Amino acid sequence: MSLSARKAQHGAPHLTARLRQAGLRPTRQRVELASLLFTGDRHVTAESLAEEAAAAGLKISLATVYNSLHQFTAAGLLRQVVVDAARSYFDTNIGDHQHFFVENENRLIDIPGENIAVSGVPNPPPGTAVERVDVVVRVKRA
Amino acid sequence: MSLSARKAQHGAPHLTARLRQAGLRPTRQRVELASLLFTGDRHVTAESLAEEAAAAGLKISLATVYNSLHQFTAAGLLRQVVVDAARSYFDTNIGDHQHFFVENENRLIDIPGENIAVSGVPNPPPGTAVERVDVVVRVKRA
DNA sequence: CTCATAGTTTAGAATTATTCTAAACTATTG
DNA sequence: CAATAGTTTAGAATAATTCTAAACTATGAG
Repeated sequence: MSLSARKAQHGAPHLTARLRQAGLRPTRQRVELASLLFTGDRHVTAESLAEEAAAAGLKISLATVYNSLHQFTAAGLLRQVVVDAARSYFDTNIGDHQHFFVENENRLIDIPGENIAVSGVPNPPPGTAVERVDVVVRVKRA
Repeated sequence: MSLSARKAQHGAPHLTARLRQAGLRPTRQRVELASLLFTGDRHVTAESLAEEAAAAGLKISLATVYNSLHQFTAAGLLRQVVVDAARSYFDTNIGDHQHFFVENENRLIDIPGENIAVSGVPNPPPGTAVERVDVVVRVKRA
């Protein structure tokens, strides 16, 4: 193993393994972003994650944050949540669940999948197959 | 009534009435956009509606299309549907219903509200009230 | 370990959807 | 018809996101 590879792994062996299993090279930037993201159930935007990284002293360009969020999503490590026309949210909870969206705070809150159910969905249009059923409960703070 | 007001009303008395009831002055642009929109259940984006207006020979700026879509929405004549991070859709069907979204065609299809039901929604976060429950069934053409 | 290479990162430019600005225009009301 | 409040618009501005091409790095072979 090269010195640089050793450096990237340093302090986060399970993260590099997780990235490798997902088919992604464990680069410094991806490992660092993963270390911020995969610490529980989190909702981030590209901007919020980039700020968080900067605040932690990590040197990661905004373009890389965008790239990584999309790569993580394609690899199934993240889920993209469309609730707001203005920006994209990414959720580290990739299990079966839905969301509250607090409209005047731009904040997402998970609803466990066990609780919620959708019934009566008609057959999808001919020639199409269902990918996912998204429920967004839009709430507003009084 | 002025000549110009008469002109705006020409050929669409019920549309001007509908706009007035919604608290919107029936300007030429709004009446014309309304005449394109309120002809059945439709899904449009600002761009698609602007193109349609242009194709019909109507002189309406893109800014006015954006303004009108938002004013119509605020007035309850339209409903905004958030399904795609890239652009906003507006639905002339303001009744209780949900949507299929064909991901690789960027197309919306209504699901009548009678069919579909969501159960098991937990209490909203303290201090918030539910505005609406949106269901998006994401489908893909094979 | 070292090299070659394929994959990755990045600054900055470019793109896209949308909003803003302020000046010209128009519906409404007295 | 005149005054005024509301509306439209071109064009600039903004914001999120993507693109480009050059510099960098992880990886696997030798």
